[in-house]
Amino acid sequence: MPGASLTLRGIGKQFDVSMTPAREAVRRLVAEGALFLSSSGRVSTPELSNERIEELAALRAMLEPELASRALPRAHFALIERLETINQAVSQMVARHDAIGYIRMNLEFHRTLYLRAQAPAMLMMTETVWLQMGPTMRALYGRLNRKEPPPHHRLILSALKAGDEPGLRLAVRADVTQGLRLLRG
Amino acid sequence: MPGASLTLRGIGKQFDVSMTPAREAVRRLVAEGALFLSSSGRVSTPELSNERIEELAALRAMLEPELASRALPRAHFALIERLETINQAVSQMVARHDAIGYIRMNLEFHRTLYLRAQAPAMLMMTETVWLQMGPTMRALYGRLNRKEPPPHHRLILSALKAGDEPGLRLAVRADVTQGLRLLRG
DNA sequence: TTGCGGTTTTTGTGATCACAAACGAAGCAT
DNA sequence: ATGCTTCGTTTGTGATCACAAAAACCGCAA
Repeated sequence: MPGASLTLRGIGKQFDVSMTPAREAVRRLVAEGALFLSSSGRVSTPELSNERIEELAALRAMLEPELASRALPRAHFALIERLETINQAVSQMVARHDAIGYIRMNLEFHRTLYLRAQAPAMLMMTETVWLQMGPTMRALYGRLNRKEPPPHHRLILSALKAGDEPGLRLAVRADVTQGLRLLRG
Repeated sequence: MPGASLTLRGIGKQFDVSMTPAREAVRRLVAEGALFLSSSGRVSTPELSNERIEELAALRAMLEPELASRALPRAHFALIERLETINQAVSQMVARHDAIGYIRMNLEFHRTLYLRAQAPAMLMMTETVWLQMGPTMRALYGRLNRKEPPPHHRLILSALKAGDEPGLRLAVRADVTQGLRLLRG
């Protein structure tokens, strides 16, 4: 949960290692912005302000349409088929109210598409943004129980099939910003 | 230099600490993409391929105009004056062929502007991109000896003074992509 | 009940060590 | 000369420890 605090010894015990590897993992996640490091060295999951959430949404809205656009020329039928399979899994997660599974599958959908962009640095930055929103997304998607799968995924898929680059950019941007609109407290 | 290898014990000795803090610092820089971690755990500065350089340039071209645009409404005279001072320092570095000082001052110019954007996550991603290009920039700017200060800084300053948002975006994008065009080997 | 000292426990930090894997150099064979 | 093997050295990893700072706890007083 956002704001939950972590201890090196606790993590170490949880994974049956000493403090040293736990420390490394934690500090890496801090460097990526996925965990918050207090001035006294204590570590906790971040509680994002509304401004921060909107900033991260703006980053996604810049990065992800570009990744999708770069993936478009390389998106052959096998990829689109795989995306449709993942999208069905997303719908299943919505149906069974599995918030964590929903987030996982939703990001899997996006990552599978973006991998085709052959832009590793861009993809890594995008995943860093996702990581920063992780605890917040989990808390809020768990709270509200949706009935419908994300509507823009179908738009993304049809734009991919049609080779419609502006439409794809729009669909991705809409998917990203619509999902994040729910997080505004 | 790009490709130079680093050892934990070496860094520790250099800064009069043990391996432990050296390891943490190195792993953080690896997480940020500033250092390269081989599969065997060895660490070195990265050697960027041309594709990677263009990708990082594309990231700068997306992020930095947005940051400048967000800073524009808050850019008062004191800030512009400070930017002009920094820009003079940039020119001095060019004049005395100080590649490191030039890179430092050039980024200082950009960071000073972007700080006004009140967008810490965006600024951090941008600085991460800078960090990834660090060794490569240093190697290449040291090699070629320029005579002229960066021409687009003046354009940025006049767009700031005029409150010209599209012009500012264009000037920033041009400054970023022009600087990076020199790095294409 | 609430606020405040003082004590105890928890927690991160940095150092050191043993160990295994990877590297590099030297020697040998072709 | 070149490629391969071998052996000594370097290097990262994870564990453990001492220490200091911070947090949590407890009891007491207003």
